Amino acid sequence: MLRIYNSLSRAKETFLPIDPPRVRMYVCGMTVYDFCHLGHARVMVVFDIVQRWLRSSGYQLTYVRNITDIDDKIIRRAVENGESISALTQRFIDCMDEDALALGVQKPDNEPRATAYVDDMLIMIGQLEKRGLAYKAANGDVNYSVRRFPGYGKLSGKSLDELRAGERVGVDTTKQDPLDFVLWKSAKEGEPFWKSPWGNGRPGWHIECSAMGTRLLGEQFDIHGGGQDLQFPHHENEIAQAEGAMEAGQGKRFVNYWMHNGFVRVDDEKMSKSLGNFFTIREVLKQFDPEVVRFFIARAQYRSQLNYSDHHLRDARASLARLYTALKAADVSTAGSAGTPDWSEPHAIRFREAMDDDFNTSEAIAALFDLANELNKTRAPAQAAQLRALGGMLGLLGRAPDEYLQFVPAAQSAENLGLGREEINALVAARSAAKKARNFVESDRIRDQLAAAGIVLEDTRDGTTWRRA
RNA sequence: GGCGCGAUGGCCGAAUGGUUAGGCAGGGGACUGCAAAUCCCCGUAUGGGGGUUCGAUUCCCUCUCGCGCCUCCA
Repeated sequence: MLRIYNSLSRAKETFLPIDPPRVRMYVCGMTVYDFCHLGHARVMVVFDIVQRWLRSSGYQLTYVRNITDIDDKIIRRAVENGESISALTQRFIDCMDEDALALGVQKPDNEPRATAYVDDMLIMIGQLEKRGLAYKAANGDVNYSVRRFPGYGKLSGKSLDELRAGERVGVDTTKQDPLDFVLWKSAKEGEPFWKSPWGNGRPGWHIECSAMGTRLLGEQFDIHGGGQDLQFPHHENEIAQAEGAMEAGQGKRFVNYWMHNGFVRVDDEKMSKSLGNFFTIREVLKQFDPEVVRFFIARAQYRSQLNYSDHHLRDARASLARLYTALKAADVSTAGSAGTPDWSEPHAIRFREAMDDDFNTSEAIAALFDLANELNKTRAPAQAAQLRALGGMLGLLGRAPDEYLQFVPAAQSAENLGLGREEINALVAARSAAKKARNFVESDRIRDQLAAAGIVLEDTRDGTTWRRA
């Protein structure tokens, strides 16, 4: 039985879908005006793991992750670049897809772009206006009147009076209440706009997700995810919009389970674009195997904070090498053919219990290491297959071991003293010959030469293999 | 200022009212020509102070420290 920590109740709850075995999940995706950073990588990987686990648990999942392709920053960036908005957003959507692919993130079932759902947003704004929850301000913007929505603050645990609006933000005097947020922004000179009953303009950010979510998944759905920073105000506003737009008196819940992943941090500070301390995914992938990045994310509980540093990624790389080393010793033939785990086997039982406990990937991975330890002793192909299959549940261990163990990051390829695979193999063969002739001075010389190039040799009964240090 | 989260060994990171996962790093042994890998064995941890309890790292209170949200943010 799957249990999920629900941000709404701040407790783990048994997961009961609205319409089993169907499950509908929406995750807030990216605003596409720049490259994705590691914070984005975490959202994508975390919910990719959630997605995989729901499906492998037998649920028929519909997974939606949106793309925000119209907003202030996009407009500004396009102007700066002298580039059209659509060219800019398409360019970064392509980059995002590349990054996601590298990290082993499967495509969601639907990736709606905000600009394609403006009609739905307008309908929802109209419903809100009809129910007295929206009003047009003096500056032409249409705002949401938070004081008129009784449940406002239930997700973030904030009360309107506690929010003390204006403390950190200049108060917008056209709003009835400083906490009111914009649903429809009236068009400014030179900005893209859509026609609406309230005049030309474009949607506010929050309405996008409510409109796309309800349009694609229904008025109510099971899971809504995103980064912790979206809990307030974004998700709070989504609830206010979606529930506020429902038929009066329904009292239905927009979303039953809210999931928020913790931040990625750098030097104990949140990694974010506004702080400027972010590392883009592609930057990191010049230094590290993408599977290392995925493993780094997966080995921590998704709600915890995750500190990024080269040291931690190197630690993750060494750790994952242990699993691949075990696979290599036992079996290389099952690469890429991760099958279904044998769920009756003890490690799989432990793995499943861990995953069912709010996606406890740390504990699930611990089961993988215990299995690897046994595999190192037995070398049994069935255990190797089981290790691969369980790793596959997390999107890990899908490659041939040598592909991982001999991986050279782009940033290091130039520093490898010009040693290509053929030269390495030739040196390994030369060393083996010297070793066989018991010329250990020569064989050790070659081994030292390779070590200087970052290559470690391993002698086995079947011959010598190599890996990257 | 308001609200919330957190503090576990050298590092990372789970869990738990009684024996504290797993990984990295480290020490010893086996194996090896020597190594590497692997196997076996082994240190060091629950921030401070109260309380509840037979027993607290776990529950409660408090203090200290750190972080997050209260503006755009994954």
